[in-house]
Amino acid sequence: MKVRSRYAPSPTGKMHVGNLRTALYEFLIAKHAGGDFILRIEDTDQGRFVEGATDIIYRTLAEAGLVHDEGPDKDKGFGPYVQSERVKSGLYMKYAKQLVEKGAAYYCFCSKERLESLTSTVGGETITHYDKHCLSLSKEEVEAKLAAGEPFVIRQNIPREGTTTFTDANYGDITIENSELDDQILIKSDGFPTYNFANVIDDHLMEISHVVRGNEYISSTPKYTRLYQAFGWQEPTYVHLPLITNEEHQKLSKRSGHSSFEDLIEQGFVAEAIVNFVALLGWSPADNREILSLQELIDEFDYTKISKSPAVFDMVKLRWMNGEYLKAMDPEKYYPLALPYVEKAVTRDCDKKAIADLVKTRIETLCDIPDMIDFFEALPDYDVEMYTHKKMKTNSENSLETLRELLPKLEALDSFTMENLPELVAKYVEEKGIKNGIALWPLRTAVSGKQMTPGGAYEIMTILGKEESLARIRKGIQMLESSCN
RNA sequence: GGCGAAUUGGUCAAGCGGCUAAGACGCCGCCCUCUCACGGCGGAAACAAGGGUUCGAUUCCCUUAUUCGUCACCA
Repeated sequence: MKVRSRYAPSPTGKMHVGNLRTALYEFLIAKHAGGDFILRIEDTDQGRFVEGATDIIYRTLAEAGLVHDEGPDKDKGFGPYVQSERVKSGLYMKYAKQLVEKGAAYYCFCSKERLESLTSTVGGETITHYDKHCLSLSKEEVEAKLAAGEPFVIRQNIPREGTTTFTDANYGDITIENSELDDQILIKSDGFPTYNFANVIDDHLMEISHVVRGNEYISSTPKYTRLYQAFGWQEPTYVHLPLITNEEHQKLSKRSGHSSFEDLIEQGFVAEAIVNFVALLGWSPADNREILSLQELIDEFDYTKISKSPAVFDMVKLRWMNGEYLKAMDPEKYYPLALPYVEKAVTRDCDKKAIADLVKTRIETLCDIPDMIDFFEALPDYDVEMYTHKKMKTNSENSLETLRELLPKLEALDSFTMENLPELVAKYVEEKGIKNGIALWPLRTAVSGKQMTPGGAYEIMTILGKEESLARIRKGIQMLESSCN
């Protein structure tokens, strides 16, 4: 049987990282087995539909590299792939009625008020357990109510006795008492199927072999099992995933700031790193590698090796991983990503690519760039004390001496390059018999006005150009002169 | 509250009856070095608790604790 997995999101907003991982695992299961990855839009809740949310799903999947083989935009004969469109054909209602025929489901005409009288409060939560009131309606009574146009729902008929067992590829067999299961609604009063029902029907009709979903569905899975059994259909392989939490071991919320793929991109992370990181939240390859491309993930992925316990989404480690991706990235790919951030801080005419290069091994996210390079734009106000560095063995006096002696030599250069600058300074250092740091520390300080900079004096001066560099050095000499007197 | 699941260093995570209990992030130290970073080397740091089973339990069973999930005309 061909492996067919599906990602079935509800278009309600940005793509949560938990959903991203679900989609990724679905994708990996399919691709690892040479199967198909299907995208299905589950928009059965008209009230929660968010305009544009479907576009976000398409865009996110594309950016993450999770290319679907079938979906609303690629019908391979199992369409439509949007549930609201499927509703129109009366398909869900047809299957619901089949269940009614079999006695596995029944019409319910209970009013909201009656339902509310059935609720009880336990541990601060209000819970409802339907009492099968309408199950006792005779066929004639049902027909009469239907004919009278009374609003109705169709509920699943679950016996009060016995147990139901399903098998999860990850958690093994899970058995639940039928009495714990509510007679859930299959068809809502607006004629739409509930998620739980539409899911079963569509997975079967689309011949889905593997269903990956969050842990929170485990308790309702026995209801699915009963549905499959009532229809006489074969159940797919279930793969339930442990929760992803924040540092406080709480569910990731929008407030965490990093709950969605989009948020992370905005925070300067690259798609590949996010995918890589998310893949490792709950799974690890046999050889324990940590940096894996999408193709390597496909090759290595084994859904039977998924962790059962929740994982904390560790931003610190994501930052590290993102840094690894940035460092290893091809220049052609890196520049378009980095340049906009360089230009946020530096508008003057200079080699922006050289600045991007400087910063490449020093950043963890693209957003780190601007703060690191602002001194290229304008020399910041700095303290003369900065020239004094005990490890470099520099102080105001010898710094002033260095700058004064180097200035005319630098002025004599036609232009500054990564060749002539080191050559000139090396010669000077040798003649004076001093250590590199004695000359380079004051130079770098004068030219940057900063304690720490990406790159050294040569790189900075080359980018700044002769004129600006000399102006900054003269400024430094001035500052040192007035402090020495 | 019922039901279900989980529990290896701060975090991710190997382990699947016998190991000095991997590795990674982070942290600390050293080296490299014109600063910062990169890179290299080293260090501190863990099997929730109690009972069994067994010659032997991190690994199997039970109990307890803790955490999480779930009990909708939401997915």
